Amino acid sequence: MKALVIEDDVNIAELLRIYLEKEGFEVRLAADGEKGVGEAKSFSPDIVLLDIMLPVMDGWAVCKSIRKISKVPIIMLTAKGETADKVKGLELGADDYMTKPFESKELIARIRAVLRRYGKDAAGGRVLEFDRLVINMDAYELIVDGKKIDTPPKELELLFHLASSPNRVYTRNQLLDEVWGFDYFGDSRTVDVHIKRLREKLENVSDKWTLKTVWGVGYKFETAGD
Amino acid sequence: MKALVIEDDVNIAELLRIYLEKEGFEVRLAADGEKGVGEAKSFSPDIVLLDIMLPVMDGWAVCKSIRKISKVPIIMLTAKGETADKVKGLELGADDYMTKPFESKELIARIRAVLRRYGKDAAGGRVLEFDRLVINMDAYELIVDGKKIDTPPKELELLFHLASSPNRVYTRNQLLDEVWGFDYFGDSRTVDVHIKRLREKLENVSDKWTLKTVWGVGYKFETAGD
DNA sequence: CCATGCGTTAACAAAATGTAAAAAAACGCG
DNA sequence: CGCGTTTTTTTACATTTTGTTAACGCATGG
Repeated sequence: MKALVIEDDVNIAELLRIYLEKEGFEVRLAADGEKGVGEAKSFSPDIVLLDIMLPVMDGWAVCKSIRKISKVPIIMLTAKGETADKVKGLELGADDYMTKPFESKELIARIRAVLRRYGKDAAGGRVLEFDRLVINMDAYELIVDGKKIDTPPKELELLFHLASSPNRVYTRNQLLDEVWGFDYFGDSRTVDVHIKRLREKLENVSDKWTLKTVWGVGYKFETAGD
Repeated sequence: MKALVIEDDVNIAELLRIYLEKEGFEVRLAADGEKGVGEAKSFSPDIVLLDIMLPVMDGWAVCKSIRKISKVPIIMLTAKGETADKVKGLELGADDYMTKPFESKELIARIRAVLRRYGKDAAGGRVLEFDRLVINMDAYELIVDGKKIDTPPKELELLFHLASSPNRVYTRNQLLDEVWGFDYFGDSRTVDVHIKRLREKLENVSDKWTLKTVWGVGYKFETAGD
């Protein structure tokens, strides 16, 4: 799965590269619009991330040019507050729209969503199923016995993260970094509270899995069969 | 599996060496940035731990230099409170971030996580198996005949440590240093109590191994067949 | 048979977690 | 923009679990 990033700010471009490579993408960077269009031809990416503010040829023009030669999904990147541009971008053939500064999770989620619309999803890990339980991060839904359970986003993200690697222990700080974000600065007891609320929602659902405390270490999503 | 530590404070560097060697890493230390970059080339480590505050060339510069020549995973080490720097570090190509003072558990967990992302996880080392017994430090589980035995962390860590080097004798003070931590000051009889409780849990499980007292010296995890 | 080291137990202290409720922040809506 | 609502975070306290110490008696070795 290949991703092309068209972005003149090196720091942001490299940050995107890190996020994407962690997700298993092969990444190529282009620092201006012309190069970007060129790479769109020769590299034939599966997805394009395109900054609006570019030197020489702006994002809109690049978007138009790429659309002439390819149906590759395009996600536009823009500075905060320019909401009006959204419509313009979508008219020109962009598939989604993201505001800087963005979070890795958000970005990845959108990329997955766009790719799915194109039927190209990368071996999706966005939906997990366990006995009587479904965690669907595409719809942000928690489902028990086919019945939706109203769950706030953070709780769901935490559960999803733990359930992504069953039986593996995560420390509170790990969870804060990986679910809340690297730059989050807060009390690690916050995790406890979310765990408690998840347990309330999930108690007595199944004996094949459970949210377990590993005393002195952290939490894990424990499965029986494994 | 090789680890490079770039850190000017000798105490911290040596502490890291102990932690890492305990986990089976081959460790090399570099006291400043230049040497660090040099070692990154010649030693070709599997992971780099990099302090931000370094004399001559600071951590950011070192990170950048290493990134030019290698894709080796880098974990940045920093003093507490400098949260903003997290983003900077990640932009420059670091893979994770740790705040001093750190705990051995946390550090090891993060290293494992980063290596896992790179698909290089040292599978060996975290899970030990002996006749009818499994010690799994990823899940913090002690398993006898496929059945989990509830075990407090310290006990499990002690057992794991002893079983990591079967038939090797450890003195109580060694165990206190290596399991409890070099900065622990307490009665060495504490070890006895933990050993006793482990023996309770493990008695009559197998005749192929045993927790043996070496009179006047300490303890060892003795195996028969080996 | 004495001095020392070890096993064992129980009680205590310390640390980590569970829980509930309040405060703060984010969100949706008119 | 201000309001009420929901979500998230913090705080404080109760509870549980674990770690440590101290005491006593047995085992070991000289």
